[in-house]
Amino acid sequence: MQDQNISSPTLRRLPTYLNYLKSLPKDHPENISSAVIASALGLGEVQVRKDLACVCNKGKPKIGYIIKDLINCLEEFLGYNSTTNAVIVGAGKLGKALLDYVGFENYGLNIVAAFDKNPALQGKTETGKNIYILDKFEEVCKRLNIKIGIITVPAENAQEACDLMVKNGIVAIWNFAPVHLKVPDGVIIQHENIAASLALLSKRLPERINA
Amino acid sequence: MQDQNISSPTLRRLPTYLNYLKSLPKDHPENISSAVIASALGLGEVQVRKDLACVCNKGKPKIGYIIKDLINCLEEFLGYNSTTNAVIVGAGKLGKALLDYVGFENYGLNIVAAFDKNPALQGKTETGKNIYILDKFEEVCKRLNIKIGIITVPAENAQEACDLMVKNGIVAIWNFAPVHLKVPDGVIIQHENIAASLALLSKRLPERINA
DNA sequence: TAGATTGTTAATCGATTAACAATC
DNA sequence: TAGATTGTTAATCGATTAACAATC
Repeated sequence: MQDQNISSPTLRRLPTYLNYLKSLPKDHPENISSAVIASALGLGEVQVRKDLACVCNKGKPKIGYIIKDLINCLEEFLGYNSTTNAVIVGAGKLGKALLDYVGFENYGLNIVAAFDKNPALQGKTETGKNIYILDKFEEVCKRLNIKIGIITVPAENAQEACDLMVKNGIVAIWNFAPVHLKVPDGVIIQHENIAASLALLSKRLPERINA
Repeated sequence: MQDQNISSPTLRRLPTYLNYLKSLPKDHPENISSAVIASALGLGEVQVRKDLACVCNKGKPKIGYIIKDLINCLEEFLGYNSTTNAVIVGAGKLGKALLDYVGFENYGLNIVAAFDKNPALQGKTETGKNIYILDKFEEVCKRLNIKIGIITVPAENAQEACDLMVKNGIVAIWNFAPVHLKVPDGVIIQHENIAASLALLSKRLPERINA
């Protein structure tokens, strides 16, 4: 267990387990079996056991897993207990929405500020976060030792934003622009592809439904 | 070709090809090879050919593919040329952001309105879209024959919203709430899992980076 | 024709599922 | 002990990659 190389499908399911376990009523018995988790989430029970084995203490035959322990180790593993700073480049609608979204704190992500080329966007958001002009990017990143960047600029400016991030020591980029970004080895990109999700949704429709 | 059962990974890549092809400069030759596409997007060239073969006319040896044709058939296949109506349940920040996001029109999705339990949210958004009280849900869905629903309510209300959608004939649900939804056979769910993306991003980091 | 580039067939790789022995 | 539930080993399934014949 604690295998360094957990597969992407497993990694994607871990937050789902955590959400489910946290949603259980308080009067639920303190233990739970893989079969119950599996059926609630529409997964296979062996899959649940294998996924949990990557991250958590062993379950016990006949008893299953202690819910409290599972929650703890999932949160620990996913880094929800500690906080990582991040910055946004692109303070349009999406950028601002992410900047002001308080839910990220539960996921261990603290977005400290956003940056935009457009000086008119400078100022503070509803929740008091700063929007700076892009010129300040280097200074803020260096000062706060930022390692995670979020790109919410239009597609045509995304590579440019990405290069700026890489130049300033950012090693993980969450890209909301619909383009493939080129980065040097060692920098990782997570592409948030809303068009792809939509494609998946509408193509899996029983028949095409057009208005 | 035109295989009815295109795999999810392929389906997810199709919008990427389309974006890339559309981003090519106007003075680009009218044809392009799978090798060029592959290297631009960081994919294998056989993969590109196989993906395109699912959807498009054949390429020609020595010449490759005609860009204009590829764009046309990808748009056609992905349904970007026709429009499907959808509704949102949950008019909080995320719901409103999606409702006002004009980019969906390029993807063939027309969000006609949002609904919320809270009567105080009734009215029109910046872009003139309607937010109705949830009581109006049935009437609007029936009248416009809505088949796609988007859920942006808090986790604890998501199943309820989902049930309401199913009851009113919605057959495809795009779920932004972090819960697994139970639906009858024939209804499809596309789960937009932001926590999962974040998990993937931070776990793939070379070392854990905490501030 | 010769060469580039395609589509296809076979091999590999990785994830899921099934079977089952271990154990509380 | 008997039974429930686990972790593990082997089998299956599906996607990617490699090899290669087809063809403009």
